[in-house]
Amino acid sequence: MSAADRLDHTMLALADPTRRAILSRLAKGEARVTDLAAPFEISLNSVSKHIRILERAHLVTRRRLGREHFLSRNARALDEAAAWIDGLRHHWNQRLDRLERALERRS
Amino acid sequence: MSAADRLDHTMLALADPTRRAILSRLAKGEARVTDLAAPFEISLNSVSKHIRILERAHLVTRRRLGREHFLSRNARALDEAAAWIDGLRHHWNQRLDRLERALERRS
DNA sequence: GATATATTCACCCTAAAGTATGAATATGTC
DNA sequence: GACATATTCATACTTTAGGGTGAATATATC
Repeated sequence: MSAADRLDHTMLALADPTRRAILSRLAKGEARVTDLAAPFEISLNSVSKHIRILERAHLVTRRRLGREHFLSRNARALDEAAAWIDGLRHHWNQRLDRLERALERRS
Repeated sequence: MSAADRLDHTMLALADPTRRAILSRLAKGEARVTDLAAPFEISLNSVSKHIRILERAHLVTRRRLGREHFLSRNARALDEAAAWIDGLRHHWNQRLDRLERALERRS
């Protein structure tokens, strides 16, 4: 899978408030599907689907212990997304810097 | 519109390679819809819709001059997205730091 | 074995994304 | 006015997201 495909999945995974809340919750450490679902009014099934989207983006990883599935955070994909956005921000700013320097030379 | 809604729109807008390419292109400065569409094989109409999604996310702004529409980048939304991701990354890392310190105290 | 718990699988539905085509609108040029 | 250019509007189609319900699977407990 290409870097572009990975970014597609990561950004899409981040484009939902339930999934962002799940990621925040995982800062506290591993949690079961039921634990992650508790704060929300949606069905366990829906949460399970959100988790699958987070897994596809490699934002979380799963560890099975008996009948319980423990989810934990995975920093790699988040780092990639942050790197892409920061790269674009710097790209945009560099252009602005060049414009400013050009304007200074004319004045 | 809430901050969560804005993040939804921004992240979704960033979850497509065509739109990310358009944003990169805009680092070079303003461009018309036709200019932005040139590198892609999809129809002008499709590009127009992608631009609308970027506008909804406030990632680009539009300036009309006669029959031409000039699009330019808008840093604010990108800054918000970067801030959210960095906030989560630090949140995750702080937790890891605390775990490490706790392990050190036990050893 | 019987029952309860944790999670997913298999569908179904609705809304939206993503693409396309052709018409409409607005503006520029001759 | 006639014609070309730039962009959007209207519509249609396919795919996917996001939610639901109920059945199935796997595991734990009695």
